[in-house]
Amino acid sequence: MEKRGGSSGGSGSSVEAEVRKGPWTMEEDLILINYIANHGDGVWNSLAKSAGLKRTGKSCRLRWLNYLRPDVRRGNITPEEQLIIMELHAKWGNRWSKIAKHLPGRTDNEIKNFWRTRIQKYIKQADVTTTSSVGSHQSSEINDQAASTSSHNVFCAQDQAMETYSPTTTSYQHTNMEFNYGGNYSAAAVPAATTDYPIPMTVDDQTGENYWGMDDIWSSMHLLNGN
DNA sequence: AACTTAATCAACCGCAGCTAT
DNA sequence: GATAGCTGCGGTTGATTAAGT
Repeated sequence: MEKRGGSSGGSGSSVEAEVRKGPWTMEEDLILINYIANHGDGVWNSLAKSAGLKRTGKSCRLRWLNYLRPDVRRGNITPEEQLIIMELHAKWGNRWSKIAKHLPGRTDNEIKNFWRTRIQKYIKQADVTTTSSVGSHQSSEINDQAASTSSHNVFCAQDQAMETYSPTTTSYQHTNMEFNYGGNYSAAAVPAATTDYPIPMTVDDQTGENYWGMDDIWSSMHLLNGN
């Protein structure tokens, strides 16, 4: 028995080696990117071992798919994408990966987060206003399925309000295709990364802050490979 | 300036399904 | 058919940052 979860999951594919958890460091990212560039992805458990990462295969897969893949687009979900998300969610419910397949470059995790943090919140607010006027609806708790079935009505009825929460007007911490290590990595991880990896940084025009973009990461990887 | 609350996102966990043995 | 391993999915949580008081 015990074929589920445990063996493959975060909790221990092996006993002998300690498994790292928590935020990925830049070093780990580079190792993973480098390894996949040379060997391809898949067979994540053995990949994690072969690459020398103290991570579960599951964790490596997640990191790659949600963050490191070169074609991942992050932040700034467009109104068109919002519309697609809402339509597909109304059709399929919480089938995030299925929905993500229709949004090139978007991950199921990002869509899920987007739904839960923006749309659900919005529906919740809309629900409060409608129920307060209608009266007897006591559920302030938003259930996903209810959200999906009501979303069409809610959004069709309140397009204007949608505009106000649209990510195009909502500031994102992360801009497209770049990840700001100062912002995304634990404080402990950053100094080591900055000293250990002399990777050219991109300078933000507006803030003047330095950050590593995806391009920087990839170019540094090529350097490491001697390309 | 200090503190609190809200918002956002990355990552973990558990479960289910598939495939190989 | 039973078992074991792996992958993928969806839900949830913790950390960090931003906004408000």
